[in-house]
Amino acid sequence: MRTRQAVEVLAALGQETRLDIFRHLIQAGPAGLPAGEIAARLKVPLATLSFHLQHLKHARLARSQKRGKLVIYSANFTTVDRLIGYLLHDCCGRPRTGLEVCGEAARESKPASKSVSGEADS
Amino acid sequence: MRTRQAVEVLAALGQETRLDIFRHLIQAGPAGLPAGEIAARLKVPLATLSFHLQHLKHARLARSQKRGKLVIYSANFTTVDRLIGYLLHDCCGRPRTGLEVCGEAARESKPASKSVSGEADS
DNA sequence: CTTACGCTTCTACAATACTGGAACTATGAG
DNA sequence: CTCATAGTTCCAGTATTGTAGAAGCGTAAG
Repeated sequence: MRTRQAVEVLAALGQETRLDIFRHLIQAGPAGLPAGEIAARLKVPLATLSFHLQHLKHARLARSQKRGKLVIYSANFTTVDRLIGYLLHDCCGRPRTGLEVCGEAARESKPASKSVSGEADS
Repeated sequence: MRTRQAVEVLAALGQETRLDIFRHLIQAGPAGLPAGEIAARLKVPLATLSFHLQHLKHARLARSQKRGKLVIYSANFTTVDRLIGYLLHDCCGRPRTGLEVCGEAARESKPASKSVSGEADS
Protein backbone atom coordinates (compact mmCIF):
# COMPACT_ATOMS: atom_id res chain seq x y z
CA MET A 1 0.00 0.00 0.00
CA ARG A 2 1.28 3.42 -0.96
CA THR A 3 1.46 6.24 1.52
CA ARG A 4 -1.10 8.23 -0.40
CA GLN A 5 -3.69 5.50 -0.05
CA ALA A 6 -2.75 4.90 3.57
CA VAL A 7 -3.55 8.53 4.32
CA GLU A 8 -6.92 8.11 2.68
CA VAL A 9 -7.77 4.96 4.62
CA LEU A 10 -6.55 6.41 7.90
CA ALA A 11 -8.55 9.57 7.36
CA ALA A 12 -11.61 7.55 6.43
CA LEU A 13 -11.43 5.64 9.72
CA GLY A 14 -10.35 8.70 11.68
CA GLN A 15 -13.88 10.01 11.99
CA GLU A 16 -16.23 8.87 14.68
CA THR A 17 -19.32 8.32 12.60
CA ARG A 18 -17.41 6.52 9.89
CA LEU A 19 -15.52 4.25 12.24
CA ASP A 20 -18.86 3.41 13.85
CA ILE A 21 -20.34 2.55 10.49
CA PHE A 22 -17.33 0.47 9.62
CA ARG A 23 -17.47 -1.45 12.89
CA HIS A 24 -21.10 -2.26 12.25
CA LEU A 25 -20.18 -3.54 8.82
CA ILE A 26 -17.49 -5.72 10.33
CA GLN A 27 -19.95 -7.10 12.87
CA ALA A 28 -22.34 -7.89 10.07
CA GLY A 29 -19.68 -9.96 8.32
CA PRO A 30 -19.64 -10.75 4.60
CA ALA A 31 -23.44 -10.64 4.45
CA GLY A 32 -23.32 -6.92 5.02
CA LEU A 33 -26.12 -4.54 5.93
CA PRO A 34 -28.60 -2.42 3.98
CA ALA A 35 -28.01 1.31 4.27
CA GLY A 36 -31.29 1.93 6.01
CA GLU A 37 -30.50 -0.64 8.67
CA ILE A 38 -27.19 1.07 9.42
CA ALA A 39 -28.90 4.46 9.57
CA ALA A 40 -31.47 3.08 11.98
CA ARG A 41 -28.90 1.45 14.23
CA LEU A 42 -26.68 4.52 14.40
CA LYS A 43 -29.56 6.96 14.43
CA VAL A 44 -27.98 8.94 11.63
CA PRO A 45 -30.03 10.63 8.89
CA LEU A 46 -29.85 8.74 5.61
CA ALA A 47 -28.26 11.66 3.79
CA THR A 48 -25.46 11.87 6.32
CA LEU A 49 -24.99 8.13 6.27
CA SER A 50 -24.81 8.06 2.51
CA PHE A 51 -22.14 10.75 2.59
CA HIS A 52 -19.96 8.64 4.85
CA LEU A 53 -20.61 5.43 2.97
CA GLN A 54 -19.36 7.03 -0.23
CA HIS A 55 -16.29 8.05 1.71
CA LEU A 56 -15.70 4.49 2.89
CA LYS A 57 -16.25 3.14 -0.60
CA HIS A 58 -13.80 5.60 -2.04
CA ALA A 59 -11.18 4.43 0.45
CA ARG A 60 -12.01 0.84 -0.53
CA LEU A 61 -13.08 0.05 3.00
CA ALA A 62 -16.61 -0.82 1.95
CA ARG A 63 -18.34 -2.37 -0.99
CA SER A 64 -21.95 -2.10 -2.10
CA GLN A 65 -24.29 -4.30 -4.03
CA LYS A 66 -27.94 -3.88 -4.93
CA ARG A 67 -30.52 -6.43 -3.86
CA GLY A 68 -33.94 -5.43 -4.97
CA LYS A 69 -34.37 -1.93 -3.76
CA LEU A 70 -31.90 -2.38 -0.97
CA VAL A 71 -28.27 -1.40 -1.19
CA ILE A 72 -26.21 -3.78 0.86
CA TYR A 73 -22.91 -2.54 2.22
CA SER A 74 -20.16 -4.81 3.43
CA ALA A 75 -16.68 -4.26 4.81
CA ASN A 76 -13.60 -4.88 2.73
CA PHE A 77 -11.30 -6.64 5.14
CA THR A 78 -8.32 -6.69 2.83
CA THR A 79 -7.97 -2.93 2.96
CA VAL A 80 -7.59 -3.05 6.72
CA ASP A 81 -5.09 -5.86 6.37
CA ARG A 82 -3.11 -3.77 3.96
CA LEU A 83 -3.26 -0.78 6.23
CA ILE A 84 -1.87 -2.90 9.02
CA GLY A 85 0.78 -4.16 6.65
CA TYR A 86 1.67 -0.59 5.82
CA LEU A 87 1.88 0.41 9.47
CA LEU A 88 3.98 -2.64 10.24
CA HIS A 89 6.44 -2.32 7.39
CA ASP A 90 6.57 1.16 6.00
CA CYS A 91 6.08 2.88 9.31
CA CYS A 92 7.23 0.66 12.07
CA GLY A 93 9.34 -1.99 10.41
CA ARG A 94 12.42 -0.34 11.81
CA PRO A 95 12.52 -1.16 15.50
CA ARG A 96 10.96 -4.64 15.54
CA THR A 97 9.35 -7.27 13.40
CA GLY A 98 5.71 -7.65 12.55
CA LEU A 99 5.42 -10.88 14.48
CA GLU A 100 6.67 -9.18 17.59
CA VAL A 101 4.01 -6.52 17.19
CA CYS A 102 1.41 -9.20 16.60
CA GLY A 103 2.57 -10.80 19.80
CA GLU A 104 2.17 -7.57 21.68
CA ALA A 105 -1.24 -7.02 20.16
CA ALA A 106 -2.32 -10.51 21.15
CA ARG A 107 -1.00 -10.00 24.64
CA GLU A 108 -2.99 -6.80 24.99
CA SER A 109 -6.27 -8.61 24.51
CA LYS A 110 -5.59 -10.84 27.51
CA PRO A 111 -6.34 -9.71 31.06
CA ALA A 112 -2.85 -8.60 32.00
CA SER A 113 0.67 -9.93 32.32
CA LYS A 114 3.83 -8.25 33.47
CA SER A 115 4.97 -5.98 30.66
CA VAL A 116 7.95 -7.53 28.90
CA SER A 117 9.12 -4.55 26.91
CA GLY A 118 10.71 -1.80 28.93
CA GLU A 119 9.16 1.08 27.03
CA ALA A 120 7.34 3.67 29.04
CA ASP A 121 4.08 5.05 27.81
CA SER A 122 4.42 8.83 28.27
CA MET B 1 -7.41 0.94 23.17
CA ARG B 2 -10.82 2.56 23.26
CA THR B 3 -12.62 3.55 20.12
CA ARG B 4 -12.45 7.20 21.04
CA GLN B 5 -8.68 7.12 21.18
CA ALA B 6 -8.46 5.03 18.04
CA VAL B 7 -10.35 7.73 16.17
CA GLU B 8 -7.89 10.29 17.42
CA VAL B 9 -4.85 8.28 16.40
CA LEU B 10 -6.32 7.40 13.01
CA ALA B 11 -7.21 11.03 12.37
CA ALA B 12 -3.75 12.13 13.45
CA LEU B 13 -2.14 9.81 10.91
CA GLY B 14 -4.78 10.45 8.28
CA GLN B 15 -3.19 13.70 7.17
CA GLU B 16 -0.39 13.81 4.67
CA THR B 17 1.89 16.25 6.43
CA ARG B 18 1.47 14.52 9.76
CA LEU B 19 2.04 11.04 8.42
CA ASP B 20 5.17 12.38 6.75
CA ILE B 21 6.38 13.84 10.01
CA PHE B 22 5.62 10.62 11.81
CA ARG B 23 7.50 8.54 9.27
CA HIS B 24 10.53 10.74 9.67
CA LEU B 25 10.34 10.27 13.42
CA ILE B 26 10.19 6.52 12.94
CA GLN B 27 13.19 6.61 10.64
CA ALA B 28 15.05 8.62 13.25
CA GLY B 29 14.42 5.93 15.85
CA PRO B 30 14.47 6.46 19.60
CA ALA B 31 17.04 9.25 19.26
CA GLY B 32 14.41 11.43 17.65
CA LEU B 33 14.84 14.67 15.75
CA PRO B 34 14.81 18.34 16.68
CA ALA B 35 11.81 20.26 15.39
CA GLY B 36 13.91 22.48 13.17
CA GLU B 37 15.50 19.48 11.49
CA ILE B 38 12.10 18.03 10.66
CA ALA B 39 10.92 21.36 9.30
CA ALA B 40 14.00 21.59 7.11
CA ARG B 41 13.63 18.06 5.77
CA LEU B 42 9.95 18.42 4.98
CA LYS B 43 10.26 22.04 3.88
CA VAL B 44 7.39 23.02 6.12
CA PRO B 45 7.28 26.36 7.99
CA LEU B 46 8.06 25.97 11.65
CA ALA B 47 4.68 27.28 12.75
CA THR B 48 2.90 24.70 10.61
CA LEU B 49 5.19 21.94 11.82
CA SER B 50 4.64 22.88 15.42
CA PHE B 51 0.90 22.72 14.90
CA HIS B 52 1.12 19.18 13.61
CA LEU B 53 3.60 18.09 16.27
CA GLN B 54 1.19 19.18 18.99
CA HIS B 55 -1.44 17.12 17.22
CA LEU B 56 0.80 14.04 17.21
CA LYS B 57 1.70 14.57 20.85
CA HIS B 58 -1.94 14.86 21.79
CA ALA B 59 -2.62 11.53 20.09
CA ARG B 60 0.35 10.07 21.97
CA LEU B 61 2.09 9.29 18.71
CA ALA B 62 5.04 11.52 19.54
CA ARG B 63 6.97 12.58 22.60
CA SER B 64 9.16 15.62 23.14
CA GLN B 65 12.08 16.43 25.36
CA LYS B 66 14.20 19.54 25.64
CA ARG B 67 17.92 19.43 25.07
CA GLY B 68 19.43 22.84 25.50
CA LYS B 69 17.41 25.03 23.25
CA LEU B 70 16.41 22.17 20.99
CA VAL B 71 13.18 20.28 21.34
CA ILE B 72 13.71 16.69 20.33
CA TYR B 73 10.70 14.76 19.06
CA SER B 74 10.52 11.01 18.88
CA ALA B 75 7.88 8.51 17.83
CA ASN B 76 5.90 6.54 20.36
CA PHE B 77 5.82 3.08 18.87
CA THR B 78 3.49 1.61 21.43
CA THR B 79 0.62 3.78 20.25
CA VAL B 80 0.89 2.34 16.75
CA ASP B 81 1.09 -1.14 18.22
CA ARG B 82 -2.08 -0.49 20.14
CA LEU B 83 -3.79 0.92 17.11
CA ILE B 84 -2.93 -2.25 15.23
CA GLY B 85 -4.21 -4.25 18.17
CA TYR B 86 -7.44 -2.31 18.03
CA LEU B 87 -7.83 -2.86 14.31
CA LEU B 88 -7.07 -6.54 14.73
CA HIS B 89 -9.38 -7.24 17.64
CA ASP B 90 -12.08 -4.68 17.96
CA CYS B 91 -12.53 -4.17 14.27
CA CYS B 92 -11.42 -7.23 12.41
CA GLY B 93 -11.28 -9.93 15.02
CA ARG B 94 -14.40 -11.44 13.57
CA PRO B 95 -13.44 -13.13 10.33
CA ARG B 96 -9.91 -14.31 11.13
CA THR B 97 -7.21 -14.32 13.74
CA GLY B 98 -4.51 -11.76 14.22
CA LEU B 99 -1.80 -14.17 13.25
CA GLU B 100 -3.47 -14.81 9.95
CA VAL B 101 -3.54 -11.10 9.24
CA CYS B 102 0.08 -10.86 10.24
CA GLY B 103 0.80 -13.64 7.79
CA GLU B 104 -0.98 -11.75 5.05
CA ALA B 105 0.83 -8.58 5.91
CA ALA B 106 4.14 -10.39 5.84
CA ARG B 107 3.31 -11.91 2.49
CA GLU B 108 2.53 -8.51 1.04
CA SER B 109 6.03 -7.24 1.66
CA LYS B 110 7.52 -9.99 -0.54
CA PRO B 111 7.78 -9.54 -4.31
CA ALA B 112 4.67 -11.48 -5.26
CA SER B 113 3.15 -14.90 -4.91
CA LYS B 114 -0.09 -16.32 -6.18
CA SER B 115 -2.83 -14.95 -3.99
CA VAL B 116 -3.92 -17.61 -1.54
CA SER B 117 -7.11 -16.06 -0.29
CA GLY B 118 -9.95 -16.03 -2.72
CA GLU B 119 -11.20 -12.56 -1.84
CA ALA B 120 -11.57 -10.12 -4.67
CA ASP B 121 -10.39 -6.57 -4.22
CA SER B 122 -13.24 -4.48 -5.61
C1' DC C 1 22.75 43.04 29.59
C1' DT C 2 22.22 42.29 24.60
C1' DT C 3 21.89 39.43 20.79
C1' DA C 4 21.00 35.25 18.23
C1' DC C 5 18.67 31.07 17.82
C1' DG C 6 14.99 27.50 18.25
C1' DC C 7 10.60 26.81 18.95
C1' DT C 8 5.79 27.81 20.38
C1' DT C 9 1.71 30.53 20.61
C1' DC C 10 -1.27 33.99 18.54
C1' DT C 11 -3.90 35.31 14.88
C1' DA C 12 -6.28 35.41 10.61
C1' DC C 13 -7.63 33.36 6.51
C1' DA C 14 -8.64 29.68 3.20
C1' DA C 15 -9.99 25.18 2.43
C1' DT C 16 -12.27 21.12 3.63
C1' DA C 17 -15.42 18.33 6.00
C1' DC C 18 -19.80 17.29 8.44
C1' DT C 19 -24.63 17.67 8.81
C1' DG C 20 -29.30 17.25 7.37
C1' DG C 21 -33.62 18.97 4.84
C1' DA C 22 -35.45 18.68 0.27
C1' DA C 23 -35.69 17.10 -4.27
C1' DC C 24 -34.76 13.29 -7.25
C1' DT C 25 -34.09 8.29 -8.93
C1' DA C 26 -34.89 3.44 -8.97
C1' DT C 27 -37.34 -0.62 -7.52
C1' DG C 28 -41.24 -3.28 -6.39
C1' DA C 29 -46.20 -3.78 -4.84
C1' DG C 30 -51.14 -3.02 -5.71
C1' DC D 1 -50.18 3.57 -13.95
C1' DT D 2 -49.88 5.01 -9.08
C1' DC D 3 -48.02 4.75 -4.74
C1' DA D 4 -44.74 3.52 -1.18
C1' DT D 5 -40.12 2.48 -0.02
C1' DA D 6 -34.93 2.78 -0.15
C1' DG D 7 -31.12 5.51 -1.33
C1' DT D 8 -28.59 9.00 -3.55
C1' DT D 9 -27.63 13.61 -4.93
C1' DC D 10 -28.19 18.57 -4.34
C1' DC D 11 -27.60 22.33 -1.61
C1' DA D 12 -26.95 25.22 2.02
C1' DG D 13 -25.21 26.25 6.59
C1' DT D 14 -21.91 25.34 10.25
C1' DA D 15 -17.82 23.61 12.17
C1' DT D 16 -13.32 21.99 11.95
C1' DT D 17 -8.80 21.80 10.06
C1' DG D 18 -4.63 23.29 7.72
C1' DT D 19 -1.51 27.00 6.63
C1' DA D 20 1.74 30.42 7.67
C1' DG D 21 3.25 35.30 9.03
C1' DA D 22 4.19 37.77 13.19
C1' DA D 23 4.94 38.19 17.86
C1' DG D 24 6.46 36.04 22.17
C1' DC D 25 9.30 33.01 25.23
C1' DG D 26 13.25 30.53 26.80
C1' DT D 27 18.08 29.34 26.44
C1' DA D 28 22.78 30.11 25.64
C1' DA D 29 26.54 32.61 23.84
C1' DG D 30 29.10 37.22 23.49
